[in-house]
Amino acid sequence: MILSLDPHSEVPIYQQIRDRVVEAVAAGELVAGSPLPSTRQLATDLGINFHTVNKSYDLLRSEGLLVLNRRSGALVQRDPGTGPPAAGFTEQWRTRLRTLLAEAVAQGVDGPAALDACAATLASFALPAPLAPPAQSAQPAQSAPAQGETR
Amino acid sequence: MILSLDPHSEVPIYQQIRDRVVEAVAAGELVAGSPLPSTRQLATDLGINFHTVNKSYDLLRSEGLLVLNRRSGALVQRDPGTGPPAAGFTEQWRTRLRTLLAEAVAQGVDGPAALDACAATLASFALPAPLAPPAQSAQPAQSAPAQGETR
Amino acid sequence: MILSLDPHSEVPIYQQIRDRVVEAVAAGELVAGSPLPSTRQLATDLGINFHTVNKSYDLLRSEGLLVLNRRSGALVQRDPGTGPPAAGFTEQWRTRLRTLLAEAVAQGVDGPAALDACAATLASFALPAPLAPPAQSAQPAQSAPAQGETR
Amino acid sequence: MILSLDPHSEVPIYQQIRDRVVEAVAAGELVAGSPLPSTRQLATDLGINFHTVNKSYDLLRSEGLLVLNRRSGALVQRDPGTGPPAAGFTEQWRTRLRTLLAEAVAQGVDGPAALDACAATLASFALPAPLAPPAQSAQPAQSAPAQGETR
DNA sequence: GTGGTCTAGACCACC
DNA sequence: GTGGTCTAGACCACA
Repeated sequence: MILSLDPHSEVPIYQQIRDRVVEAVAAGELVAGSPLPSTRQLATDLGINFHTVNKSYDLLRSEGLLVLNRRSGALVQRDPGTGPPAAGFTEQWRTRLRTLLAEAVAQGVDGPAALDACAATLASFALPAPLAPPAQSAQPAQSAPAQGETR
Repeated sequence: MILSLDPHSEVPIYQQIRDRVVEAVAAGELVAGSPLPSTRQLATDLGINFHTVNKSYDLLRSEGLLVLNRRSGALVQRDPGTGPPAAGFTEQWRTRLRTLLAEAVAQGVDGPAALDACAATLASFALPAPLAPPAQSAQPAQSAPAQGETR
Repeated sequence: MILSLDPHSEVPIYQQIRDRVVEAVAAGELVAGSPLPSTRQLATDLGINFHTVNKSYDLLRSEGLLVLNRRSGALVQRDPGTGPPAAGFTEQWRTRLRTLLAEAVAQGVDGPAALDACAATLASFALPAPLAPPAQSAQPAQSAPAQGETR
Repeated sequence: MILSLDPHSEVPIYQQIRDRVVEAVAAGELVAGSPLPSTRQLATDLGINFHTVNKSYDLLRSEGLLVLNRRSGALVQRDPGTGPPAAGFTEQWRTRLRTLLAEAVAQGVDGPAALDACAATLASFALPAPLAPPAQSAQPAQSAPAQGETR
């Protein structure tokens, strides 16, 4: 679990951590049962306050992606494509998607180009194969990770 | 220009206003030259302080979507699909897109469904649809220069 | 970071602050990573309202010169001569330059004298000069992509 | 005297008029004694309020570029390169020049390129020849006038 | 402690 | 009438 933060980003650190975990789950790099580092461990690794990591994990738990307990630490709970999205999630997600796409269109990205970007990103999630089969992944990870979140 | 806000939302009011305007521009409901209500007018209509509207308009101006002056009030400056996405815009937009799509995938939306959502949203922008006849135009895609802003 | 304002000037206070910062960046007194005083700190130092400083910093951020966040405060983002002048910047800058030079010529400054003034000012930016030794560097000339054009 | 305004510019109309006149004087298109249209005439030509033109002329008069009287209307008073700049002009002009150049440098324009721009602009003022001698002017008038002023 | 948001009221510049 | 500037005070989110 490599996790790089941008300390100068406008995106809160706890949000950046959360975003990276979500992306790792979507990409299949983290699957149900995968352990995450302890809050204190990750905090020292990243050179940040452990309360911040705590907040990230708590957020992920509230989104149903993590289970936390004293014994086993933090474990990923969901796999990509598993189960139905929680009630109400889809609507608010679509709203945010609409805003994000509108932004691109308004700035001059044309429709097909925007759709291509969506397809490419989704494709990068589709065939992850963490470390089980040989994995014939065509174009796995986008480069340039930074300051995510749609706000 | 109907514009509804959620006063309880996490997202700041000025941001919500900005988002609605961006969507309206993307959807072609607002085109270059379209006037927006005056800051004070919109503020009273929405029951908020005029400084908040001011901030929205200022943000939109910095994104190159609005021109403001004391004579003609606030006017939309860009058309959807017009001009090049300003340098640097595309990268940070893709990062945000990746995070947003990851969120859906992680929550159990499968790839094709997510892509459908993107396509549907983009299609809803493709139609000009101010209130003229249906018009089957596939995609606008002007050429034209511009003068964006990376923010 | 000494910063003197003229409260009786026509130019808004927030604009004066912004101008001083821009000049300091151009002169190399502020480089990427340099911290600026906190908004409230600078406000009390200058005897003005913190919202006014806020607006200055916000403007500088929108110009890509500053990054702001709750952790590290305000940090300079660009170095002089670094990166490309954003699309559209050069044209509107040239227009303003033309007006300013015309003003001098119309007031009786002759061409060579005006050009000398430009050269002298630019030379004063060329020296890094934070407060290290004199350093006889003639001109820095970073990478800087094209954009020449005499029109 | 063609004089095009941008009604959507952020620059006040009276300022735009003033800027165009200053540039015409610098370029030698207007010389001492040249008449300007009457305020009412110019106002109707431009489709604006005559008070606005009045303000422009008044500003130009206060800058010593125009003389106004009831009989002869508005007459240009100065030639480019004529006489010394009024006391105090040079200092405040240099301040504005410094700010303008700093802006370019901070945005990534390198020193030589900026100086070239200055030289080119000044050269365009140098050889005007309004309509007296045959005029061998190589490149008299810039095109694209718009939204001037250094603020 | 930092920056960010929202409210509020005053005054100014422009047209 | 419009937008713009400045002041002021309150509260929140982040670290």
